[in-house]
Amino acid sequence: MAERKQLPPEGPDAVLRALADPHRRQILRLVQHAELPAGRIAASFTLTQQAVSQHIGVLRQAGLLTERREGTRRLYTLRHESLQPVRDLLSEFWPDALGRLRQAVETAHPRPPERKP
Amino acid sequence: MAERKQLPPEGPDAVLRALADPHRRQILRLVQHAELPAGRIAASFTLTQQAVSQHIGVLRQAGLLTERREGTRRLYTLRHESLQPVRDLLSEFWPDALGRLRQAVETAHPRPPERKP
DNA sequence: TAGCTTTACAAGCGTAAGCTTGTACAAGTC
DNA sequence: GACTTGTACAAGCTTACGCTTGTAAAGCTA
Repeated sequence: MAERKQLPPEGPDAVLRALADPHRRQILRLVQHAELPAGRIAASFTLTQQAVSQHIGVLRQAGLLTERREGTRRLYTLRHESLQPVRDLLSEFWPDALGRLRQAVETAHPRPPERKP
Repeated sequence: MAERKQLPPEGPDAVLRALADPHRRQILRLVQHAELPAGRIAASFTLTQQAVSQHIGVLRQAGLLTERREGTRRLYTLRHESLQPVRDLLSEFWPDALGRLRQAVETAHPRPPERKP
């Protein structure tokens, strides 16, 4: 059997951990609408290029970024869907935050069979 | 001047970091509806009482728990509002997750002045 | 080919996180 | 008072994190 020393966290852990750093949130802000190369991302920090590359790695491993290679450059952009664990967490622990809205919607549209079986 | 060596993280960082641990999320599940004493929380883990106490400390410092003392016991419960940073983050990076619902609501109720000034 | 650009990989350092054991302290019970 | 219960504080250990410097690899360009 393979000895797994310490494989990276998965699921909600990875996403939440990745988001718990201000530098990384700033990176997400940069790429949430535009697709940017690593270099341009790094240029907007006072950190070294390598440090930013590591942050990008964390975000990528958490599934928060998509990578597209173009020549020597790597272009990154936010994968919104990967925030699903955050949404789930919110709806679990603060149902009002989403639920009140949902309820209002369902009240307004009295046929809500919009749920998967 | 006071020397601040490394004061604990504040705002979104503290909340997200606190939530990024499965043990702590489990604690929140336990106290999200019921107010429980530290001992009963600790009893549902295989960790030591002290370890759980430390997790509670992290959650408390992040503002996620309220503490009420009753005799020698300390009763904890979830402070839902403290999840606001998570909600903010979600609405910043995944506006659809909340916004689509909001939009539907506003379409259905064409005058929604339900916002604080 | 050589040289340049863009980016990641690697090693090392200091600090923080998460855990354990040991202890202290406050509040009830006898 | 002495004992028990409920809980936090403290020290110490191991591992992870965030950063730096150094280097290598992949792709352009001349």
